[in-house]
Amino acid sequence: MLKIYNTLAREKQEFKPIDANKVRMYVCGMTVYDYCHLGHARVMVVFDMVYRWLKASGFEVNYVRNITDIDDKIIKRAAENKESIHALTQRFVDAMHEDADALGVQRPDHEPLATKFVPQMLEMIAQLENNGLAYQAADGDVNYAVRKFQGYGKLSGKSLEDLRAGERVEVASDKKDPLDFVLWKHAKESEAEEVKWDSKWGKGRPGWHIECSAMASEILGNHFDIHGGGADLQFPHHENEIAQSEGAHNCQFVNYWMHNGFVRVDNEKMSKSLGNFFTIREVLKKYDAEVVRFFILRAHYRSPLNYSDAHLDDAKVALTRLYTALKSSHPPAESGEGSVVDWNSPHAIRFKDSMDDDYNTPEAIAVLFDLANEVNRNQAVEATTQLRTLAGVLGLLQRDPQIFLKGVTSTGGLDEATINARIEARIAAKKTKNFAEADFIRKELLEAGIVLEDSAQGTTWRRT
RNA sequence: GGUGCGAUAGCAAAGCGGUUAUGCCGUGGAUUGCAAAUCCACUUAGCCCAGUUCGACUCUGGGUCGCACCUCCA
Repeated sequence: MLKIYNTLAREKQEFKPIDANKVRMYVCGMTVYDYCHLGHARVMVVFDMVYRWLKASGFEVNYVRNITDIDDKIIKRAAENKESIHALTQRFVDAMHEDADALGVQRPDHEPLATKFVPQMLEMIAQLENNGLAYQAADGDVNYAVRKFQGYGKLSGKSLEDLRAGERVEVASDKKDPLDFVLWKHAKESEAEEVKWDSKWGKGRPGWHIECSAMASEILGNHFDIHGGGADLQFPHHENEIAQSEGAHNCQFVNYWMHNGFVRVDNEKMSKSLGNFFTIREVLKKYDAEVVRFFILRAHYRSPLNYSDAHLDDAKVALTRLYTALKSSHPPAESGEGSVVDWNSPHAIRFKDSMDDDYNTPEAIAVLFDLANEVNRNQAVEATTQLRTLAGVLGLLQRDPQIFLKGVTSTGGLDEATINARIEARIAAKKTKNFAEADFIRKELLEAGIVLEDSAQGTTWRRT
């Protein structure tokens, strides 16, 4: 039985889908005006893991991850670049897909773009207005009247009074209450036609929060199972989504809210505003994508994850141990996902129990290491197959071990032909018992980052 | 100031009221022409102070420290 830590309840709860065997899940995705950083990588990988585990558990999953392609930062960046909004967002949507693909993230079932759902957003705003929860202010913006919604703050655990107390100085606005947030921003003279839509409240564009409410209900319905995102979205974004969706539809919006922890650098949140972020593509120049995925999954999704080269190096060595076990097994495990898992075996039971306990991937990965030990000890085919299939559930260990071991190089290095030639030379030296020469070659290659391993099957090599 | 989360060995990171987490690093041994890989054995824990208990890293209370949200942010 799967248990999920539900932010709404502040505890782990048994997961019961609304429709038996079907799960509807929505995750807040990227605002596409720049390259994704490691924080984005974590959301993508974490919810990809959730998606895979739900499917492996027998659920039919409908997974939606939105793309925000209209927003202040996008408008600003497009103006700076002197390019159209569309050209800018398309470029970064493509870049995001490249990064996600590299990290082994499966495509969600739907990736709705905000700009394609403006009519649905307007309809929802009208509904809120009918329900007395929205009003148009003097400046033309349509705002949500937060105090009119019962239960505002139930997700983030904030009371209206607490929010009041911590209020920051607000820029000039015609909101009736400082806590109100904007649903529809009136168009400004200076803005391009591209960011203006017609509406009964005049030309304008949607506020940030309304897109998720509108797209989620359009694709998944007014009430669905899981909604996820980074911990920083808990407030105000998700709180506002609840206010919008429940205020418009008069029914529960989401049953389980999941929030992943931050990626940190030197114990501080990695973020655009702090400027301490690393883009995914930057990191992938140095580290294998699977190492990055493994690094993310080796921590629990709700814990903070500290990024550093030392930690990535550690993850690389650990993952190498798993691949080494696969390589050395005879017969080698066949590659490719899709093998059926025997969920009755002891290791698989442990793996499943861990995953069912709020997606405890560190524990599940520990099972993988125990299996690797099993493989190394008695070359049991079942253990090898299990190692590969269970890891496959996490999107790991699906490559040919040789390719992983030969490819995990830091920078450049010798080409294969050269390495093979040196190996041949060393074998020849060994045949004539010229061990000095053989050792010289080994040392020479080691200095070039190549480790030679002699075994009954011959000499193999890998990069350090 | 308000709210929430966390504190585990040299590093990273889990479970668990009593019995080996796991990976890296380190030590000893096996194996190897020498190595690497692997195997076996082992060393390093639970912020502080009280309390509950036969027994607490695990529960309760207090303290200290760290982080996050309250403003765009995954």
